[in-house]
Amino acid sequence: MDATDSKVLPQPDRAEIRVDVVLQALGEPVRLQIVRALATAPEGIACGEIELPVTASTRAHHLRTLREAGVITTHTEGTRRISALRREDLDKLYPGLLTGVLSAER
Amino acid sequence: MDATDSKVLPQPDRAEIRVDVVLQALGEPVRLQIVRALATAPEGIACGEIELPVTASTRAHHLRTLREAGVITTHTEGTRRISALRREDLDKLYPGLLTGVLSAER
DNA sequence: AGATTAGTTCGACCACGATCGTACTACGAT
DNA sequence: ATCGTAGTACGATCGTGGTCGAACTAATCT
Repeated sequence: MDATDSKVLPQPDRAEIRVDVVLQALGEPVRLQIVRALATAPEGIACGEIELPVTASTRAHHLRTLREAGVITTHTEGTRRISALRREDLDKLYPGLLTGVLSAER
Repeated sequence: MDATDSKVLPQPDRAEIRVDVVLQALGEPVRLQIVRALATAPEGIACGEIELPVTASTRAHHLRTLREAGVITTHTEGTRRISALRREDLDKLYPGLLTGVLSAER
């Protein structure tokens, strides 16, 4: 295969992102844990690398939810799927939100 | 009755507020609408004054959820219950979060 | 006291979503 | 080609929560 073979999974573009959907996506402990993990890796990491207290299928469900909400972006890289926070989009739409959430200790 | 007769309904104090609970509370359209309304009235307003597409009992349910999450504070004033955003607490805990949410157009 | 008004509480209903196991797809390596 | 690995899709289960109506509480007013 071509070395540039990398597809971005379907996601809403910035104008389609809705704040209540984003908040609902973030308001789930497992998903918040994922977001926190992604925040430490600006370039994104493979889904499986994040240790989570759920099975692989549940993890896939949460990643899909985050992606469809516009919180993360995911692209393929071989068999791996690399996810990353859509920091720029979120900061433009809701300046301060992500910072506030990530600064939380509890 | 005494003019100073005013009770604050039970609510978590700042240290007890949890970010996932706050996010989940905000991630519901009706509650977000309430929060937006309260944001325009720093001194608080009576629950019934906010026009909402739900019945009184559902409104009471949402106000309780917001209060127990630590998003709003409510005190009695005669038969009325005045609610207000806990702006200071939220800004201290999650600086930027409220600003980001309220700046959202959609 | 009785009536009115503001709001809550309770119980029921129903939809949504978090979870899991299993089956499946896609890519890479042997 | 076959096997292993990364991850998704589907179907089922089950708990949570948004909704309502009806009954209730508490304060105000006449």
